[in-house]
Amino acid sequence: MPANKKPTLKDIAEKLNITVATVSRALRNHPDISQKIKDQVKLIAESLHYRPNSFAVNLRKQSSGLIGIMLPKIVHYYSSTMIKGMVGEAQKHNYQIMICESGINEETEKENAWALLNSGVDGLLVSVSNNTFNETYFQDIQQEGYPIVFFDKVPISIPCNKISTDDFKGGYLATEHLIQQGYKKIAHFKGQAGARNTIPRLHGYLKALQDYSIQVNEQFIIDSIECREEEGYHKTLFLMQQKKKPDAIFCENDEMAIGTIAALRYLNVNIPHDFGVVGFCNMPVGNYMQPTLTSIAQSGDEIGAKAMAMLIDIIKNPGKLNDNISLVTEPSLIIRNSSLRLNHH
Amino acid sequence: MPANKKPTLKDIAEKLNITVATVSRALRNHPDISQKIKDQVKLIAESLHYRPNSFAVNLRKQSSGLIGIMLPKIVHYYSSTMIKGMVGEAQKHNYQIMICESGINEETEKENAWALLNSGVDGLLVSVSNNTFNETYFQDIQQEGYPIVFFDKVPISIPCNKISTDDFKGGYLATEHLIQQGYKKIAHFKGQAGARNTIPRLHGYLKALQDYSIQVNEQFIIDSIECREEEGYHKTLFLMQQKKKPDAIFCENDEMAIGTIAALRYLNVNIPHDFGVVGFCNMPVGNYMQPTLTSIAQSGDEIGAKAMAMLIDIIKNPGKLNDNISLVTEPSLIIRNSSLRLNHH
DNA sequence: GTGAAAGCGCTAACAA
DNA sequence: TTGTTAGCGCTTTCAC
Repeated sequence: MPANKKPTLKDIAEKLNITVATVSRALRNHPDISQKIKDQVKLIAESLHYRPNSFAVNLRKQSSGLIGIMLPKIVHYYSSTMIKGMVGEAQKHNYQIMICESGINEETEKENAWALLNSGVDGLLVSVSNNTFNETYFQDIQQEGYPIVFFDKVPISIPCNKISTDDFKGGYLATEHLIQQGYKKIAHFKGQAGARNTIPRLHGYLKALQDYSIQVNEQFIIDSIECREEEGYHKTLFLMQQKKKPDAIFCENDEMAIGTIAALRYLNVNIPHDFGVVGFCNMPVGNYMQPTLTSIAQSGDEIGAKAMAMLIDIIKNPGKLNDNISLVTEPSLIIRNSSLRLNHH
Repeated sequence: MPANKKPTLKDIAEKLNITVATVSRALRNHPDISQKIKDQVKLIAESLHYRPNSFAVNLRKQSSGLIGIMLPKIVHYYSSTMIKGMVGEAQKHNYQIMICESGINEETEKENAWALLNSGVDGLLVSVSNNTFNETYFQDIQQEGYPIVFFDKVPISIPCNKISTDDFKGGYLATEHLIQQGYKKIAHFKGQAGARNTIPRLHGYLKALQDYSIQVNEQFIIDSIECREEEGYHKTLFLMQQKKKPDAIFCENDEMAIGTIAALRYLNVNIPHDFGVVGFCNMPVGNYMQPTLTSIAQSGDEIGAKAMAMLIDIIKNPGKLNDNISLVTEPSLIIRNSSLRLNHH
């Protein structure tokens, strides 16, 4: 601050000719202190606009009341809902939140994680970046004793505390629904190559096909890069130019599904009569599209809140540091018009 | 941390029989220190996994390298883009970010602002909540010498450093476009009552009508509460039940526009032939709707980055604290099919 | 009930 | 080139 230095305990103490220790105790309502002193101290503190210096408090307590959150993408509906859940839970326990994007590659993710830690957070909430293949640096963090909980995109190769959606089940539900609606040639737009939930969703898809004795067609399993509307659009056009066309697509997310629907509209394909589409994420806009979009709903709010609760629990009970608790939440199928061909068949 | 306490400068110093001061200097490559000591110190530091204790560093420096961000809504496309811009700019300058939602009312916003400040942020980036009517508490923050920059939804009654979109122009562009496309009875779904950009957008709308000599119809200016798809849907149904129906709507945001389009579809109204719709925000999904959505684009990324740059500049040059710089960015009209009736007329 | 003193871990002015 | 010392602002034992 420029001219006007911030008031400290010392300033208050000098005004009252008492010591900083007394002031400190008075402000925190220590039972030893007389009501008279308390009143005086609080009055002066108020008039000076005294606020405890958090740097000093943190240094004494060796904790900051700060939680670091690192995730691959902030600009994303589902991320936002998880963050919202975290914020809500954190506020209940008087924690503040620091958010950070993982960045473009494994190296930046690592740097950002440490930047957060070095900023003095009491713990870390991490959704693993799609670009991270080597998960061992998370173990370094764990071994240095930092509380860390993974959410949504959780590590696959190391033991850890984590919470995620049952992506396998999500993939299964989506695919099974399409099968039950009578679609026979169901394609799948996979998630990004490195994303932790890509494979489980794919496996759910494959398992459903298997359970219903539908032959897997490798041509119908499509890799995705960006997983945005545009890619859904173009990959759908591509698929529909092939000799063997699908009659349904289970998309890794709603954005791709929206692009898919736009492409099918361009091709004058009748949805859902001749083609079914299911997304993943259940974005609000799905309700207002033409047709409305069937999707798998994950409760981001719930995952966020539970991840935060787990982390705070660990921070307050360091004994639980290596419990490696694993929570899984259930996705649910939200059926709308993009896949519901009712009594057609 | 449980058993294993974190290593400190002292630990390194003892291993080498030197003082902590030397260790401190060696680690920061102070020119006075011999290369030999530097090498030894760094080796030990490395092997001990030494990391500077940020609490102590902050206390010494009276700064944290943290920026606090407070805004009304995290789960929101436009918010996300602004945050992304901020994160990018902050990383350039080695600042970390703390994010916080304003909360449900003026009181919680105030509390959250102070919580951020009390967590030791070096400065604050604030988008004013829709529920905040009394802006004087921001002045308290300013008067205590905290650097603060407002973005997007900026205070209207107090001098401050700020950056926002030219919402008046946005409203004007949207309305003028509808007029030029031949729509005559243009309604407006206003933004939330307390939102700082509601009035400018409304005024832009009114000015455009005036410039083109179109009579204002008060029945066509609709208050909004939530400003989500659902509200756009229902308010459109309501409007279309009236005797005097509009033939176009300029919506405060894309979500409402999406709801509006869904309602018009339900009513079998031909867009854009018989009805024009313009949104605000230019969400990606607008490109993939049926019809595609005309919207006003604001560069959230740019606003976020510039706000952050301004704040960091002020933090580094406290003399600029009360410069009350005001930056305005230009919105642009993105014409798509929801309002483009070409050579119809 | 209040004061004195130590210390959290680090940096920097001053000495040597 | 390195050591000594003081101090950032706060909390907490231990005296009195």
